[in-house]
Amino acid sequence: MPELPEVETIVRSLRPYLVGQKIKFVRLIHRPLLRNSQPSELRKFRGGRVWCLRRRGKMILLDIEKGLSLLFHLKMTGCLLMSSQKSVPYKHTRLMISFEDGKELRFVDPRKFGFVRSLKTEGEEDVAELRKLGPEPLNLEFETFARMIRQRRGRLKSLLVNQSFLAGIGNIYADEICFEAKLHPTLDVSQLRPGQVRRLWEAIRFILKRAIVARGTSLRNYRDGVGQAGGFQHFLRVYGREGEACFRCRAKIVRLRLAGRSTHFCPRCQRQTA
DNA sequence: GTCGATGTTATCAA
DNA sequence: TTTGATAACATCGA
Repeated sequence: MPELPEVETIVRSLRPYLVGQKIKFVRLIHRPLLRNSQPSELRKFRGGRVWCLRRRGKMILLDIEKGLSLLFHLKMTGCLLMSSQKSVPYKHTRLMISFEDGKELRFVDPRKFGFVRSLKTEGEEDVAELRKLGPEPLNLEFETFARMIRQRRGRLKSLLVNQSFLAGIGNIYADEICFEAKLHPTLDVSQLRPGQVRRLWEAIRFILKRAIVARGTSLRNYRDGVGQAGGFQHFLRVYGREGEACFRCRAKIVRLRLAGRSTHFCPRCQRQTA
């Protein structure tokens, strides 16, 4: 579910509620959520004051003043929701963090793919999930991007969703970025001309920024930190539009399966050999 | 009831 | 290095 724009929206919507709040306790409801880390780690967060909430790729970091952090990955269906301690938790609630003001942050994840782990704030580089992430696509100079892509080969879309290349792009936005750049998703990136690399870099920024402004894409489960749906589903130009007319040229949008993922593109605007 | 699909990604084999 | 298949799991819609 949540890619960079959704995770960014979640973080922004939660920040006003969380920063400065003091944690009363952390309740783990679904042990496997922690994967290999120990439930006892969570006790250290008791009494901690939230210093900062931030995003890295599709992950969320909650730092407390003691120098500890919680790392959340929402995977397909995870949600982080601000609630009242008095409200009845949703069915698939896996973890709850209660605060002194009576509020509670709840991790809800029907499919159980998501995870939470604790770490030392300064030890981010020791955490494999964070260490292997590529740069943030919105903080990336064109020259750096061009250099990175020159060292790669393989299909354009596969590279876009590769988190060690760029952090945060997933299936929906990869399709939208390829359409915006007028590039076929299966193009070999080593064959891209300089002008195409430029267009790609611009499309990445354009799509991600617009999606953040629209507060993410809500197709099914996705909600921000206060339960509000996003609006970018109204701006999707290829994703989920198989058989419908391309907004640019009226050709029918095609769907194919790339590495197990649905991939949508316009066969006329996005030529194999641009 | 069954089947196939879903926004993620680790892992394995080729 | 890259790719495709598979698995983790629950839900929804045809």
